[in-house]
Amino acid sequence: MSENLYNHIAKFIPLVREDFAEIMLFFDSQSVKKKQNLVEEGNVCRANYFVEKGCLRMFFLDVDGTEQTIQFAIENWWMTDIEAFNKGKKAAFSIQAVENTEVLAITKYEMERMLGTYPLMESYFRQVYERAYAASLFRVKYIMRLSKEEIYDHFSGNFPEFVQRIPQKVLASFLGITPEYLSEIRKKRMTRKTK
Amino acid sequence: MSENLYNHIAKFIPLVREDFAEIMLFFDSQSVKKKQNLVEEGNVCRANYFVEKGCLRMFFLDVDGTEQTIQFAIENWWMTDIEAFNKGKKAAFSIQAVENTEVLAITKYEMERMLGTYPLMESYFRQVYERAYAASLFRVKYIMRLSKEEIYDHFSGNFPEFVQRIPQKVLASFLGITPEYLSEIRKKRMTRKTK
DNA sequence: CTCCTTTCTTAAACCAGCTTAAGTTTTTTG
DNA sequence: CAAAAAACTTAAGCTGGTTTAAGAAAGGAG
Repeated sequence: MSENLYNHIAKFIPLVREDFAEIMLFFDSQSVKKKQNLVEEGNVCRANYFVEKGCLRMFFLDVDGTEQTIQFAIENWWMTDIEAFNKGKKAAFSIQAVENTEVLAITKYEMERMLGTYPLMESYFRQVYERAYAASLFRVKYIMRLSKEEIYDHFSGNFPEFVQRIPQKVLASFLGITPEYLSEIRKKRMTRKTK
Repeated sequence: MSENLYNHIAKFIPLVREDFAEIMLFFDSQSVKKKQNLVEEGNVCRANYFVEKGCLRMFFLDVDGTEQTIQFAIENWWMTDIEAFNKGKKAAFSIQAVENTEVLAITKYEMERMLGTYPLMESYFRQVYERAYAASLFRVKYIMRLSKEEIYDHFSGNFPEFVQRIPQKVLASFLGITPEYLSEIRKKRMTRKTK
């Protein structure tokens, strides 16, 4: 029984403990070690993952081989390559653990059985994807309107603990800047504060 | 009765004509003239819109007052400021008609009544938002990995008719470049082709 | 059809952010 | 604990894309 998942679902739809116990049966618990890949670009994407503890990131390989992070998932977020998951296509993105992470995994087959048995879960996932979509649009908005420095300030201002948690290289690849430039920005911010 | 909407819904869930006729009653038909705003940044967002004919764009005002387009909706796409629509908050984006456009509008209240009466519509919207989310992630991917020139080539290569349909200024604000630079790129492409 | 407004083009000067390269620090592994 | 690998820093030089400014073309209103 996952308290996290129970609480998360219950935030969006009415849910009794007995039903939730049944719903849990559709899931598998899985541990992922830091830097281990849960999904690999080009392979099948077997499941949709709910983060119980830890942190995942989704990324792809640039033409020149550098990794570009497009989003993170921390506790209580869902993550998968949704298109590959739904259509059984090859994944366009890889998913990797940023730290040792515990996830609940559900396959497409089990997902469909679950939605068939508990139609209210359609409503839960509709709302989850509405939010994910809205978040992604805001990301586009910030990327478009802010300078790289401002993007850094915005992110580190809003998620200071998170910035501590992840390697700078990964942060840079998420912010869309080079690690060198990130280093420069941080230096500027440091000297400014100590003055 | 909208054939467009019927066909679109029927692509995702089983739907009989009689139910659809009932579902149509939750919607209002609306005409929007070119350049007219359907939603305005800072105001309440009254409805969710399905484009029957024409083209909408979502944008926001930059610090310096220029408009930044973050997405388009053509025939058979849904568009609204989903967060504002759901939570009754002020819209973070404006929605404007790029050409004279026909939409079907549904308010939050009617939406909830509809989802209560036809729970399968939850499944339809879940799938619609999964796709919208996936599309938005791909957008982020392209913005991050491609140069501005490549972004132009990619977009004009994939949607040539669409590029004809919209003013260049709006296209530039969608691609995240200045109209001046877009002009330069186009010139470069023209001379290359005529050689 | 004419005037006024908006959009589009051209070109030069400029700068935010990248590239390259070398050195330093931290982490991983045997 | 030592050695190797990976991550981070610093700094100089460079470039893709912006800014500014002015003119040309196209659209819309009367």
